Amino acid sequence: MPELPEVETVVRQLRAPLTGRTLTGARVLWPATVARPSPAAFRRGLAGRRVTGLARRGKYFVIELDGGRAEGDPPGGPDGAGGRLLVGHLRMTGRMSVEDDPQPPFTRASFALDDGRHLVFRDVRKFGRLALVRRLGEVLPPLGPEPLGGHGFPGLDGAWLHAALRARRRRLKPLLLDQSFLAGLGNIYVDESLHRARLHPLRASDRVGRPGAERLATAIREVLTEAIAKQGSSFDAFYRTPEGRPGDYQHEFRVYGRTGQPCPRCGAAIRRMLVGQRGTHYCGRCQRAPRAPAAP
DNA sequence: ATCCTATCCTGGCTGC
DNA sequence: TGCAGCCAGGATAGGA
Repeated sequence: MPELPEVETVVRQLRAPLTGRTLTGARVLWPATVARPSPAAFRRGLAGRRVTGLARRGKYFVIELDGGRAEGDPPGGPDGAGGRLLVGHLRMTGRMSVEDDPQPPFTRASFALDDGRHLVFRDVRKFGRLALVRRLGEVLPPLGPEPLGGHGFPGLDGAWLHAALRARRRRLKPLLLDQSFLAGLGNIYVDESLHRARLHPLRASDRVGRPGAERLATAIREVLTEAIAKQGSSFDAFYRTPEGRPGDYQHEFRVYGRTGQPCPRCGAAIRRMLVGQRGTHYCGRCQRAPRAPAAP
């Protein structure tokens, strides 16, 4: 599913075809896709805007638009400043790409560009969301730091992580999935990071020592960096890069989706269990179980 | 404070 | 072979 590396790949690959382009029109085919404002205001607010840049915060992508007038706006834009942000979340099956076809299968929203092509948002399961806002804070929930830095954050480091883990008392797996704790990790990269750090998914966060926190911080940075270099992970029919290719990081998985296969580190069979309703993959030998599993 | 469940969706898989 | 039923999975809301 699209997590930080997949969204980063989308942002990087959309920069070239989108930057400098003007949105000449917008279509919304599944109204629930537009989180805010209303679908009508969304369409109106985007028409005539030029893309000035793209960014990512956690699993959200951000398309930055200039203050070009939209129909009905006073000169300089609706607020005088005119800055606008098209913010989106791909959730599980969302895809964002520039296409010649304005409406490929499963298109939920489509934006005409001034070069005759179309920025297309596709989403089989309809969980993805788009929003048009002036400031990120209008639509983003509270998000933890960026593991690889950016948005004013340094990269994740062991000292900070150790303190943050001790300030909570939660099982590591759900805590690392919590976007308000750390932004960008999803089910795949949490499992991969915990395995690299040799930490059990049920370990209580406040019982991770400084060495464990250091290993975890390093593991998270490495896993995300390597996954970005491979353009993300594709293990089903869903995630594709904007260029239409599957990612390559699924070939590097050490535990995710490898139930029953040997752990690359110790050879023991990889196990799968449910933690907080999430499929969780781990090595029972080199990720030692906590003495008394945290919480009921 | 933390956990658990339901909800939103639908393609794909499982089992009969 | 056909089909009903189940499941995954990010985020969130509401209840325990």
